[in-house]
Amino acid sequence: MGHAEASVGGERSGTARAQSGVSSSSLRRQNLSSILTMIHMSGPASRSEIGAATGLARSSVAGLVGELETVGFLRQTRAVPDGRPGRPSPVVDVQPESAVLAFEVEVDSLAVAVVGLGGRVLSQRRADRAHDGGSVDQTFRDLGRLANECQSEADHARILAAGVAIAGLVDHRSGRVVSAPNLGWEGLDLGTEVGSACGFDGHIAVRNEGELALRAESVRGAAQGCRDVVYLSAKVGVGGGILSNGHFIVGRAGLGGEVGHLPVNPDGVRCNCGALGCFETEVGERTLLARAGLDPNGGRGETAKLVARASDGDDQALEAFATSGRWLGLGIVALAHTFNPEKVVLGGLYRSGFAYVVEPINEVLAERSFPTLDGLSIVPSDLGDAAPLLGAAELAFDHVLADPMGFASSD
Amino acid sequence: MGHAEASVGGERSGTARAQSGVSSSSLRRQNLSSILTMIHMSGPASRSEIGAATGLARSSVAGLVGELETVGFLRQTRAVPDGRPGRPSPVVDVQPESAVLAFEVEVDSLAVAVVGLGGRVLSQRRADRAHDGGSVDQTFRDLGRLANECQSEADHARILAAGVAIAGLVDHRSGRVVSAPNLGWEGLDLGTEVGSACGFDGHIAVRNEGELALRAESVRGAAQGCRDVVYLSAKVGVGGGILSNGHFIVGRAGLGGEVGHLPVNPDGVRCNCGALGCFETEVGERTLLARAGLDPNGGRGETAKLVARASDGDDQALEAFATSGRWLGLGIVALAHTFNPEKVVLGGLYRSGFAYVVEPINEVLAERSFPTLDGLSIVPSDLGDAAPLLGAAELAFDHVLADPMGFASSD
DNA sequence: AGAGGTTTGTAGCACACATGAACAAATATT
DNA sequence: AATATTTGTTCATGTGTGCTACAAACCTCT
Repeated sequence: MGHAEASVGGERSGTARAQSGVSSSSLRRQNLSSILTMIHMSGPASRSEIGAATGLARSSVAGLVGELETVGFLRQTRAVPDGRPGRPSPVVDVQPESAVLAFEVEVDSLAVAVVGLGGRVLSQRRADRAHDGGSVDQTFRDLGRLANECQSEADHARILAAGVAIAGLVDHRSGRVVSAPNLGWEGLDLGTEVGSACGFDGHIAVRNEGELALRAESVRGAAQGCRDVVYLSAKVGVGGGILSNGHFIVGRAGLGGEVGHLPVNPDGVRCNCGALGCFETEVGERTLLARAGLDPNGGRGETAKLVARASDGDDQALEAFATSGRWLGLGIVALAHTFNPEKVVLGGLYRSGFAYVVEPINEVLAERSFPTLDGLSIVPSDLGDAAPLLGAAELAFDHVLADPMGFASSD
Repeated sequence: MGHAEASVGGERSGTARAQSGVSSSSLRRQNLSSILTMIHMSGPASRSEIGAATGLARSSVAGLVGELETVGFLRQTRAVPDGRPGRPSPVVDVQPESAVLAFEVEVDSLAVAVVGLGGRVLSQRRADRAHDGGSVDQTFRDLGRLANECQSEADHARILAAGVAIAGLVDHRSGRVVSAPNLGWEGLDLGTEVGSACGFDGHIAVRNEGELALRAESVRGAAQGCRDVVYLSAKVGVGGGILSNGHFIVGRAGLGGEVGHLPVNPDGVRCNCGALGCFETEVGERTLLARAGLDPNGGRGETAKLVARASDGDDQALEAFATSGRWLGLGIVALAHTFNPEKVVLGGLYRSGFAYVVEPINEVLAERSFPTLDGLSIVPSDLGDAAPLLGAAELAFDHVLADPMGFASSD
């Protein structure tokens, strides 16, 4: 529950004070937010359940739900007897027509989706992206086209906000891409560009795909209900996201959770970041393929082959996974000591190869008996490749959920 | 500046729902908390400044400040003309008689202080602790005695809450010491023990000294006003604390920020945690002394000698610091990639030797040009050895500041 | 020295919101 | 069919903040 971060904390910076004083209106905003967030995250609930969960009085819940229904976020279905005594309570559910636009910019693909409240995907499109990337303009034209197709398919949806996942570093205070080496982008105002590409003029939030994949996993995936989670995903690069006590680690310039360049092996290979033995060089796709005797730059085809070989019991493939698993374990140890998480979720390459890395990882953990590692479980990603896109949707929803009436329709 | 964390988030766990609904009374609690927190953190302010900072109306501020004055937290001094036009606003300041008890349990010393609102130290006592530790009972007898002396000296103080800093791992949900190897403690219910030792039956919070030192630095020290800070302190062990977006990293069981056992050197020395090349073994006191050709177990005397030699330009001492500095830099890189902090504050050994490690650290950072490292500044601790004790006081104040009326006096 | 402008404190009223009690409605149980 | 239980609805109530006058205290300009 509850990582609808207070928008105040994240947005303001510098001189402007916190404006920490609250008045009656923010009280109602908070209660509307609580109820809508609860239904969005946990699914339909009866009005009495809402009351129990929030601690609000019956009459208050009625008023709040009624308002959220009027503006198109919730709907109430007729009460159905459930076998228990007492008058049945109407069931409250989302109106999935209230939706957001989600974008994903990967190295080799682009994706757009319209996602309704409650997390239902109303429409979705994915397109390949040329490996050389093509021009930046071409990318935005493609995104705009995909967005139009998605909106046509989900033509009854009302778009409230938008979120963008990108394989690169984002200063999310400004929405600017600080650096996306694998895309060849730098200093791009991605939010604005995406907005004009698809003709959406509402709020567009931009984040790193690692954080967004974790967002998705923590709302509807492998880390559901967890407040302390580390997410690691290896493709060409190694990305990640961190949820600590229900808050996403963002950092001063929004560059937190960049675990790809953790130094794990001072004697390792030189990374293009200038250092030796980065996490990325030890456990990334290229190194893994090279260890298995496959083409390091082979991309999806080669990784599929690698997984197939491991599944067939090929020793070299299994050993390659095991070696990566041990380095992965070392990185996990570092992260576990700093965050003391409940779970580590593995995505990308190590989701497909989860069976072949989980034991080496657990061996590394077992070698070190330290309280921060107690009860730590390593699990594979639940949502897989869909995670960043779904996370972008959840990011967009965060703004809506934090202040529903700010996005209310007039009808 | 707002790391009076909402007590709700930290305390509840498991099945009990968030009770996210809020009512008028919590509204007032929040506003009282905002004002008191502001004065406690930032010092005296005029009533109109309070209004500007919180966004509350003049009449609301008057009522809130009046209530906080009645119950003994604030006081208003007569308005003084300041040269600007308009009626002068009364200056609001804390009543330092409202105070907390702060405890510190170090390997070689014990300390107690009475600290008033606003951070004024009203009384303070420190005593050596036998290196073998003596019996646990003896430690608590000593703490009780020091506490009594402190309370006698500050006899007009009204103790509201207490905080304990300990050189060990604490599950702060329960207040239990999970493991304090350097003290030889395990599974001790420290909060309860300290309470009965000094006859205080209010709320006693217990945390690791690293987090608490950072708390102090972030409120009144080298990291004042920063929302993203990493604190590293090396003594015998290496401890630390992390503040990310204004929230202290605590982890699932409260064991977050345990940076001492970050793996930095797979070819390093074996650590008593079972691993090779922990941060602690590479940059801790013993290794540093050994590198300088001094007695690794010499304690304070030897470290003082080391600093003196470095100050005299002794090559071996300087080289020892430089080597540690490079490993320190590597650890800082790891932490900076994950947190993207604004500052890294160095305490303990590397505060005294700051001048001799800062350059090697910055060289390591410079070798890696990565956006997460941009603008990162390495600074020495401001509060030094006093930090953990002052941080324990701030921890205790957190509870008071979050709900002032819950600690109100009747007079 | 006095008038006018500016900022702030104070008091009273208005407004927004959540609450709780009382009653009605819908279901299960006996 | 009667009773118990749970919930929706309505309305009066209480709490808390905001706003508008008006008074007080200060500065500046003439």
